[in-house]
Amino acid sequence: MVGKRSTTTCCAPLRETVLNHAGASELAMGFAALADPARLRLLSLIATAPAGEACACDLVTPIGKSQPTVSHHLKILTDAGLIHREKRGVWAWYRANTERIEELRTALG
Amino acid sequence: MVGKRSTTTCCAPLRETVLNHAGASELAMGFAALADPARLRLLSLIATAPAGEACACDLVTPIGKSQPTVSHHLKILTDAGLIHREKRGVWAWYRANTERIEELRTALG
DNA sequence: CCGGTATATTGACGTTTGTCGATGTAGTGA
DNA sequence: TCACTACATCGACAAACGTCAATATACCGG
Repeated sequence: MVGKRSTTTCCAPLRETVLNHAGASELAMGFAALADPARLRLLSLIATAPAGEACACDLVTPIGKSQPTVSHHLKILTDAGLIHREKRGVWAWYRANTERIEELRTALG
Repeated sequence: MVGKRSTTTCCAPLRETVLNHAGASELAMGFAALADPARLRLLSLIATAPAGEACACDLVTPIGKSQPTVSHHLKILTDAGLIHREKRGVWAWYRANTERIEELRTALG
């Protein structure tokens, strides 16, 4: 259930109003991106990195999976709007998208 | 990646410390339970229900899926610790587990 | 005990996911 | 231009997932 996310600002806290189908799908995509240990650790590594950004080259080893697999997970996190990629030379630098994370956090409020 | 959850109190905010493997798995199970539109709507329906509890009999129609499917999703939410089931007579009453939801919310902080 | 109702479980199915090896693409330095 | 490195994409495969019809279980009112 992972896909590209829409541009809608999403969503009111779960406990305040009943989620409609559109909002539920939008949120589910976000949580699906978080529903894997490797991706959670990637997000954590990126969010805690010095200067708030991490090079993909430093992410493969700590995750303990193959380079294509890590690249795949980074793409899923990117498509879900949770991180942002910037290519600088040969390297890919990632930084956490705080607003999107906060969005999901708010939905659980 | 949905499974029964452990009893560990989980987890420090993603941005403060790098998640270890155990914490990541524990969190991933929680988010996996939220990674489906039907389950998000179920959780929302339950959390916003009067007196904080909802009868399973009132949940099938609004979800628009078959009764076994809804029962299946309720079981996943229950196993993930997000809701609590109480059987009263023929009916099953569900209420949101606020602490567990807060736990996941905290991890995104 | 019997028929009806509310839920859970089972079994089957097509689809999605996570993973890797192999390959493609694109910068870098000699 | 050529090798080397960093990263993305492709193709394949097993495992997990969402779904439903059919069936089982358990309670309730006669």
